[in-house]
Amino acid sequence: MENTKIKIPVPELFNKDECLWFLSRDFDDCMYRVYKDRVRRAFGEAGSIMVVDVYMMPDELVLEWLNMKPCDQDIENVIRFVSEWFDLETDLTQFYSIILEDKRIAHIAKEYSGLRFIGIPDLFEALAWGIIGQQINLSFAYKLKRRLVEKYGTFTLYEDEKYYVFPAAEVLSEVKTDDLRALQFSEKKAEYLITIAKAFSAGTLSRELLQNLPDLESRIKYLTNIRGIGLWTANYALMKSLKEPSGIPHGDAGLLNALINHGIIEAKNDKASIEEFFKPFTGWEAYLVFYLWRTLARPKE
DNA sequence: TCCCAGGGCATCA
DNA sequence: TGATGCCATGGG
Repeated sequence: MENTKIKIPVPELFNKDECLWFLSRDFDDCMYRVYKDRVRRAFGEAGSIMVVDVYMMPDELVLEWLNMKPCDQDIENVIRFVSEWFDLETDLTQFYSIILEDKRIAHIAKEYSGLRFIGIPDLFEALAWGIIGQQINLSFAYKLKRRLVEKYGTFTLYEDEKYYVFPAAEVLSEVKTDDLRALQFSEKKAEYLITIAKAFSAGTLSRELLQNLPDLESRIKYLTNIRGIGLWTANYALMKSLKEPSGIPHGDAGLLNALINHGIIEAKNDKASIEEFFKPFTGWEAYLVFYLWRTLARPKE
């Protein structure tokens, strides 16, 4: 029996190599595996986990279901997920023209042309990842995430490899802080993570709930009222998951370093210069941050 | 050893 | 509102 394959068109400014490179950059992400021209990961939830290859072609993506034959709903769900994951709906033309107006960063429009904003479509995962990543170096953060996913996530086996889906909020809401301390989470980080798991599980926090709020400011306010979610985490999750275009993770260590590297600020507390720098990028702030993060990575080989 | 890392919170003025 | 100290642990 032939595997199911579905083609998805990509936008005009789409650079498959940049996107694949970002996925496989310096870190070991446990949610997918990257190969030369494709990325393989699990979709769905416990009980019906699909393993799908996403082939990155210059002018289209090809989805191939490896372990099962999907129904129409499965196909629709994966297409939507992939579209959000690689931000396939945004026209980047205006973004690049604004970048070119600022000589300090003009190079990023050319060097990374066609790099899409790589998202985290699942809001719970985005918030959990934000909390995990607070104030620790990224390689350690990825280790913590792997321990969490391998202990509490669900997997399916394909060709002797495990493909995990992120732990459900219902599962993590039952976990105790000592369980996470054993994975080397700090006491507070464990407490924050369990708190948001309980909020999702109880329905007091959800994607729909945030989307029904009128604007970015009210979404940030809603999120930062939750213990463990500050300004940085709220903005990070909103930009990575809800594709909030104007999200800026204020105070982000990497962002500040990128701004220093580009001569935009000299001191990390120079809020006025940062605000001035972002001014022309209304509606593109999140993309700009994402591209500035890109400048921090080691050069491509 | 020291400083930093994709922060957040409590405390204090 | 803003500054300061603390938490917690790996990496350079």
